[in-house]
This record gives sequence, structure tokens and C-alpha cells, in this order.
Amino acid sequence: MSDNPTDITHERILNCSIVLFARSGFHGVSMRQVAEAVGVTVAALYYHFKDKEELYLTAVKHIFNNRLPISAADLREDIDPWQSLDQFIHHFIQTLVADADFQRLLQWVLLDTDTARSQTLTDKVFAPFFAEVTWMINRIAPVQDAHLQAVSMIGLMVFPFESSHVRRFLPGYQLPQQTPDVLTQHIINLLRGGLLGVANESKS
Amino acid sequence: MSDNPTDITHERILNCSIVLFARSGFHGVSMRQVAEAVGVTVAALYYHFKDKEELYLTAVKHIFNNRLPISAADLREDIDPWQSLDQFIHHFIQTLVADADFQRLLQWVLLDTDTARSQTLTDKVFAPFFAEVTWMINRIAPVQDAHLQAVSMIGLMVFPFESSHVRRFLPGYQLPQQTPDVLTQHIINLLRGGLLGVANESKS
DNA sequence: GTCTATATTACGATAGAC
DNA sequence: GTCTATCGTAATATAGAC
Repeated sequence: MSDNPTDITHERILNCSIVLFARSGFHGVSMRQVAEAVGVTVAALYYHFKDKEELYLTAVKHIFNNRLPISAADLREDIDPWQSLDQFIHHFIQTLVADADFQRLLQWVLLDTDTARSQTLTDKVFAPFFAEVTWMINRIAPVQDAHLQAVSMIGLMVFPFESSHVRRFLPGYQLPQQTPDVLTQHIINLLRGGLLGVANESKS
Repeated sequence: MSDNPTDITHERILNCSIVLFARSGFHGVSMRQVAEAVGVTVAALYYHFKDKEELYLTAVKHIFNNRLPISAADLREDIDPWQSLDQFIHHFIQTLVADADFQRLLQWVLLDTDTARSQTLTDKVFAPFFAEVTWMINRIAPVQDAHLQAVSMIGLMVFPFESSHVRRFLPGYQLPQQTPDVLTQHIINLLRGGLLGVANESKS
């Protein structure tokens, strides 16, 4: 919060950790690697964080709290639900494009089996995000199972990035598909009218 | 392939490895742990596999080759495209439900940044799978970008499982949502008519 | 083919000087 | 607050007996 030198080092450690943990996950990164990336010794890390786990969890919370909150503009009651959804999807995908570390950390966190860690993270960062998504979906399709719909929507946004390392060797893969505009358009189209798009939809 | 004792041990090592790697990933599992799970010493593992990486890759290929191929019945030209798709989705989701290790290994593999490993796996196991999915989608929506559509469809099937560890702490989560019948119905509904379902679709 | 024993390196973590 | 130095442990991997 404040700007004294301690907090600055603290923050630099977090930023370096995020890059490493995003690339290789908790078990794939050693404290020695983190120390080298920061430019200090291992002992210095242990002055700021009591152990590796606390460092990891703090780093994850740090980036999630910065990237996951959604724009208040997307949640205005007076905006058309579909336009609202479009804005939100575009905004979130832009975040995924801009911050690959955030995207990959999300992927690592989903694989975490530690119940305590999962619950902490869920309560603190995922629950509010998920609630907003659910709220949006409910405005559009109030009778459906909002939880399942929200999961599908998040999957549609996230999976293209989760799978990109593999997909780049598959036929039909093109980088332009992953731009915020194209991807948002694609998802909205699917959410509005399914595989066949809006062609089959009765105009609303 | 044959059934001599060597191959039996070979296979038992793979099966035990799969369980461990699925839970904790490559870096989260030690050769000691694998050896203990199999009931042999570490040295025995190195008789069968030249190093940890070869063990991991063989294990992953082994389970993927068993689980990923899709039923020939889903690909018959004479079956209604939507029915074909329904069968395929149901079949694949059933696999994900039945084999949590396969589901989690898939998640680990998507996180792998090693280009050589990714390419090998993609060529050998993902490409055929992806081609079949693309073929199905193309029968339904020939003009669309089949690659993107296929990614979305796979994401819709996979993400509910990828996220289940986190989602169980979120409001609206229920286990029945994850049964093959319910999930397949949900996805088909979304692919047919978007968020609002088939209500908006002109009857075909 | 599997064992015991071990080489070698890396890991997380801490004590104590400055 | 960061350093040097180090402890104890666990990692991957191999040599050689059986």
C-alpha cells in the first residue's frame, strides 16, 4: 500500500514470482530461481515471505485481484443485456491477450487440488467474478441454470487460450482468431444463435 | 503388446504413473513416489524407462491413445449431423466422468510449454481427434470457421471438469450438473440455439 | 529384471554477521 | 533488510551384485 523501500522490494518479488510461476507452476519453480530473477539472495525472500507457499499464494492473489475485477460499466442496469455481455467478454478477452501470465496462472490454479487453497482463492477472487457473470446471464436467460451457463461462457472465453500451445500445430489455426475482436464476435455469435449463428434466430 | 512379464511390469508402472502425474503433474511427482506406488525400487524404473521424462511422456501417450479416439459410430455419413454430434459429446463427456485421471492429464498437457513434447503429442493424438470434431462441425455449419467452432465445442465439454475443483465452492453448483446426460443436453442446447436455447430457433 | 548402495546435484529453510 | 554460509533432506540417475 505505502511506498517505502520494503514494500517496493515486496512488490518486485511478487512480479518476478508471477512470471516464473505462470511459466512452470508451483513445483516447477525453486526459491533459488525466484531469488535470481529478483536479484537478491534466497534469504532475502524468506525475510518477506515465511515460506514458498505463502509467496506463491500472495503472488496469485496479487495478480488475480488486479485482473479479475470487471468494469462497472458492464454492469449497468440501463444498458442492453446483450451489449453489456459483449462489452464484458471483449474486456475479459483483452485482459487474457494482454497478460499471458494471468491466463496461465488461472490455468495452474484450476489444477490445484489443495482444498484450503482453492477455497480461499474462490471466496476472495472467483466468487465476486462469478456472481457478476451469473447476473449478466440471468438478465438474458432467466429461466435457465445460470451456474451452468456461466461455466460455459467462461469456458468459451478461456479455453482458446488454454489450448493455444497445442492448437498452433493443428490445421486451421491462425493468430488473428485470437484477437479480442474476432474472438468476442465468435463467442457472442455462438451465445446468441448457436453453431449456426444468428441466422436461425428470430429477430428480437 | 505381448504378455511377457516385462511388459506386465511395464504396464503397471504406466498405470501407477498416470494416477500420480494426473494428481500432481510432472514436477509434482518424484521417481521415488512412483517406485513406491508400483512396489519396486527406483532402479527398476530406470530399467524400463531411460529417465523421468520418457516415463511421463509414455504414460500420457498411453492414456490418451486409450481415451481420445472417438467411436466410429459417431462418424457415419448417413446419420443426422445433430444426432451424430449429440452421440459424440455424450460419449466424450462420459469418458471425462469415468476417468478423472485422463481429464486431469489433459489439463496438465495443455500447460506444457515444451515445444517438442507438445508437437509430438499433438501430431500423434490430438490431430486425429481434432480432425473428427472439425468434420462434424463442418457438416452442420460449413461456412463458419471450423477451427474456432471446434475449439469452442471442446472447451464447452472440457471446461466444466477443469473448473470443478474451484466451482464446488461457488453458488449454484450441483453434482447432477456434471452427469453426462445433463451436461450433454446443456451443450447441445447451447450449440443449437445459444443462451436462449432452441426456443428462438426456426424449426429445421 | 530387480535389488542395494551411492554419486551428485538441487531443494527448502535458517542462523548469524553486517 | 540483505548478505554469507550452511544444515538436513530429497531429487535424478547410475554402478554393480544377484
